Amino acid sequence: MKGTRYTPLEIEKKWQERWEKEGTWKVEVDDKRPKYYVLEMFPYPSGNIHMGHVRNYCIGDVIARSKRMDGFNVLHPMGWDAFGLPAENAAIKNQVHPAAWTYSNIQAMRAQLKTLGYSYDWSRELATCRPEYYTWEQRFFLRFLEKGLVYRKEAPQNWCPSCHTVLANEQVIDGKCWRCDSDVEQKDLTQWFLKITAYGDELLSDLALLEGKWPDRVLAMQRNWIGKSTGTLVSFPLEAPIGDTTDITVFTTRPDTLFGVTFLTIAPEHPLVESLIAGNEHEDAIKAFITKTRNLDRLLRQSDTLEKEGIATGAYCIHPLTGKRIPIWLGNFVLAGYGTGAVMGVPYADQRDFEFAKKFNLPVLPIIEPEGGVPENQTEAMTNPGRLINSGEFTGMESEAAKKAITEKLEAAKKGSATAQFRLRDWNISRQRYWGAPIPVVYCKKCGIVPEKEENLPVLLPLDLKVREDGRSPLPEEDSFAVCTCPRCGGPARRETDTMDTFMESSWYFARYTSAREEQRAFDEKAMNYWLPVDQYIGGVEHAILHLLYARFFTKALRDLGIYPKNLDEPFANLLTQGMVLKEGSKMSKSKGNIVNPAEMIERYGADTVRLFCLFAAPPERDFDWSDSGIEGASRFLSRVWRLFVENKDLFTPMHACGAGETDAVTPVLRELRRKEHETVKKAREDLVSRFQFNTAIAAIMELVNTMYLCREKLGDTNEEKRVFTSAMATVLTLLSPITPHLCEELWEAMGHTTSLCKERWPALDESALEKDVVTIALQVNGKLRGTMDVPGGSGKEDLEKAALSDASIQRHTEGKNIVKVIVVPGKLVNIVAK
RNA sequence: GCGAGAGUGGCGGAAUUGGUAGACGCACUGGAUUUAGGAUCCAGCGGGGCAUCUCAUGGGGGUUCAAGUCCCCCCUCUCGUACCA
Repeated sequence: MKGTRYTPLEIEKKWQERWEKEGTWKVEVDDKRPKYYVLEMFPYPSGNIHMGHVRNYCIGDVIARSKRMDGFNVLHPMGWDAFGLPAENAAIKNQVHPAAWTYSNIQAMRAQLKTLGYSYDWSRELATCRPEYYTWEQRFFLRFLEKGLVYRKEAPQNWCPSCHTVLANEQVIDGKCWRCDSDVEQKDLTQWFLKITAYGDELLSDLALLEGKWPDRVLAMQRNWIGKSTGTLVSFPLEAPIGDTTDITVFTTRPDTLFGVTFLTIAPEHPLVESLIAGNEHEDAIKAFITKTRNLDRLLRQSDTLEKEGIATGAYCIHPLTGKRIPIWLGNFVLAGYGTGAVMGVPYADQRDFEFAKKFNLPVLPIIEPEGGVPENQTEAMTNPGRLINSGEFTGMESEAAKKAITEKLEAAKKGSATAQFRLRDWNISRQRYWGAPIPVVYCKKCGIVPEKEENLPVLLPLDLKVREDGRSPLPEEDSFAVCTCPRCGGPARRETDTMDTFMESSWYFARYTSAREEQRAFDEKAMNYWLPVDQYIGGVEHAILHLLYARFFTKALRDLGIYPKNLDEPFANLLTQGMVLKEGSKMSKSKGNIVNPAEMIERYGADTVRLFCLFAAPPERDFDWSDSGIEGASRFLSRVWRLFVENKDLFTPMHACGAGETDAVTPVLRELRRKEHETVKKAREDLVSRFQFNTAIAAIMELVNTMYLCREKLGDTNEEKRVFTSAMATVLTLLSPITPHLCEELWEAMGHTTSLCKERWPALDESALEKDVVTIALQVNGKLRGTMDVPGGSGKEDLEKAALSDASIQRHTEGKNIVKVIVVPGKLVNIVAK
C-alpha cells in the first residue's frame, strides 16, 4: 500500500499481475477435494465487452470465488464462441478476413475481461474456430452418422435471404431470422439433420431432474417447445382408393369424440389433394383456393385473426367404426407440418371444427353429455370431457375410459393406433456459410455419400479465401477445397461445402474445458468424469430454447455413444438466468445511443466498483437499470472501507489480527461489534454461497462497516479493543473479497498478511457471539404493535409475559378488556389477545 | 387462449420457516465543515393527524392470536407460446 488515497486502477493492476504470475486460478483434478464447476455462457467475440457480459461474468466470478472459500476445487474457465456470421459481414465491410477479425476481437475482449479481475483459469481458454477444437466436432458428426443420428433429407426449409442460409426451426422467431430479423422464406433443399426427435421423450422427461434447479420458465419453454401430445392415429378408408393409398390418416388427442366426426379437413399441402380433386367439376375453384392459401404469408396464415376458409374436395371417406360417408374438405387452418396434415372434424367438441361447420353448414353431432344436457342452440364447442352419448357401444363411458377403449377397438380392427406427436423437429445443421466448421463428408459419383476418413480429420476450413461481396459462401466455387478424391474408391469426388450450425460448437464446449489442451482425445476421461456436469451455469434467458436444448440433446447423444460418462444425463445441474442491464428502461443498443461502456466505467471508478454495483443493483435474475448515481454510491462505499482502514491504521496490526484473545470481549460496545461481525459472517456467507443473493450480502457487509464507524468513536486502544476491531476489519475484507477482490487483497496485505486473501476460507462463525445480552421484544395487543421492550437475552416465557403485562402501553390498550390468551414467542414478541 | 414470472416509499430493492413492513443503497431536505465542491460528517425521509394514534405491501374476501408471506376470486404488467388437431 503506497499512500492513503484509494487508487483502484493501480491496485487492480498490481493484483491482476500477481494472480497471473502466481497462476492463482489454475486448477487440476484433485480427488481429495469436492469439485465445483461454475460456467458462464461463453461470448461471441464481437469486438467489445458490454455491460451484459460484465454482469454475467461478475455473477459467475462471485460464485467461483465464494465456492473456493467454501473449500471447493473450482473450475472456472472462459473461451470464445468464435464461428458465425458477423465475422463474414465484418469481412465484407472492412476488407479483413473473418479469421483475422475474430482473432483480433478475441485479443481485445480478453484484455478487457482481464481488467475486471475475473478468476478464470485462462490456461483452458478455447476458441471454437480453431481446428484443434472443431476436429472433435467432425469426429462426433461421423459417429452420429454411423449411428443414424444424422441424416440427409429434402424438405421445405427456413431460408433467410439476407444471411443466404437455412435456419433451424428454433432459429426462426416470429417468422423472422433470429440473428438479422429478416422475414424467413420457405425453400425446398436437401440438408443435414440431427435426429433430436429421437430424444424427444427423454428431453421432456428429464426436465423433471431439473425441477427446482432451473428456472420454471425455462423448463416451461422447453416443455412447450418439445410439445408432446399423446393421442391416436385413426385411418379413414377412402371411398375411392387412390392407387395403393386406401386411407387418410388423422391424428387426434380426442379419440373419445370419434363418433362425432362429420367431416375431415386436410391441409392444402396434403400429398393426396391433387388426386382427391381430380375430375371434380369445381377443380379450378379448388386449385385457386390451394394457390391462394399456399401463397398466404406464413405469418398471416398463422395469426389467430385469420378467417377459417375451406372448400369441399368432393371426395369421401368412410368412418372406421360407424361406416358413415364422411366428406373430405380442405381447410386453411390445417398445418401440413404437424401430425398427419389431416384432422377429423368434430364440430361438437372442437372450437375450430365448430366454426368451420357453422360457416359451411356441416352437421353437428353431440357425443358428450355436458352438465345440464345438450344445449338447444349451441354457440360454442363443448370441449370438456364427460359421459359419452350417441357413441354406439361406448355410450355411457367417461371420456378418459372411452379414449382407451376406442383406441383399442381401432387397433384390433387395424384402423388406428395409440401414438404421440411432437412439435419438436429434427435439427437442420447445414449452413450455406463460409465461417463455420466443415461437414466432413464427400459426394462420390460411384460411392454416394462417403464419410471422410478419421485420419484425414480435421477437414480444414481454408483460410486463404476471400469472402464474396454478395455474402454467399466462397467454398462451393473453391476447387482446392471442394474438389477431392473419394476416401473409399479414390475416384473424383466433391466435398460437402455447407458448414455446421454454430450451435454445434456451443453444444459441447463445457466438456472440452475439462481437458482443453488434450491433443490425442476430445476429453481426458479422468478430468471429464471429475468435473462434469457443470454445477452452476449462468447466462441470459434468450438461450432458454436454442442453446440449452441443443446442449441437452448433445449430452444425451454423446453419452449413448460412450463418449460422455454413462451417468451424465444432463449437462447443467443448476441454471441461473441473469436479467438484462437496461438504460432508462430499455435495452442498451447502438441505435438508441444508450450504451454504457464498461471500459469507461472501469477507467473512471475501477473494476471493483463496477463489480460491486453490478451485483448490488438488483438480484441476479432480475433486469436492472443502469444508474449513474448508483455506481457513485458503490464507489462511495469502497472509499468508506478504504478510509475505515487508513484512518485507523494504528488499530490494525498483525499481532492483533491473528490468534484468539486472552479474554472475552468485555465492554458492551465490543460485544455488540463482535455480534454484528458474526451475524454478518452468517448472513453474507449464506447469501453468497447458497442463495446467490449478492445484493443482500453486500447490504449486510455495509451494515457491518456502518457499525464499525459507529463503534470506532467509542473505542480506546487497549489490546482487547484492537483485537476485536481488527477481527471485524478482517471479516469485512474476507466477506467482500469475492465481490471486490482487488481492494480487499490490498488492505489484507496492508494488515500484515503475507499470504493472499484469495487462499483464505470464510471467517469461522462463533455461535456464542450471536447471543444477545439484550433483545428487543415486540409487544402486541390483538396482533397490533403497541410498543417494544428490552429484556435480557434468553428470558423465559413467563418472564416475558409478566414483563409485557406490566408495560404501560399494553396496560393502556388492554384496559377494561378481558385478557383471553397471551402468545409468547421467545426472542421475538408477546401478543396479548384481549376482548 | 395456454404456460411462466411479477405487482411493497420518489427510485433500485429488503423482509429466508406466517411474528416489530420498508434492511441496504440512490434521490431529496435541513445542518456542520470548507475559498469552493460533484469530498466528508450529523440529522430527517410511506401517507394522514403531526402528541396519544391511524391508514398502508395491485383490489376484494377468507384462515389465524398474528398475513407482504397461506387459501379463494378479480385486476394490471412482463416474458414465452399458439388455429398443434
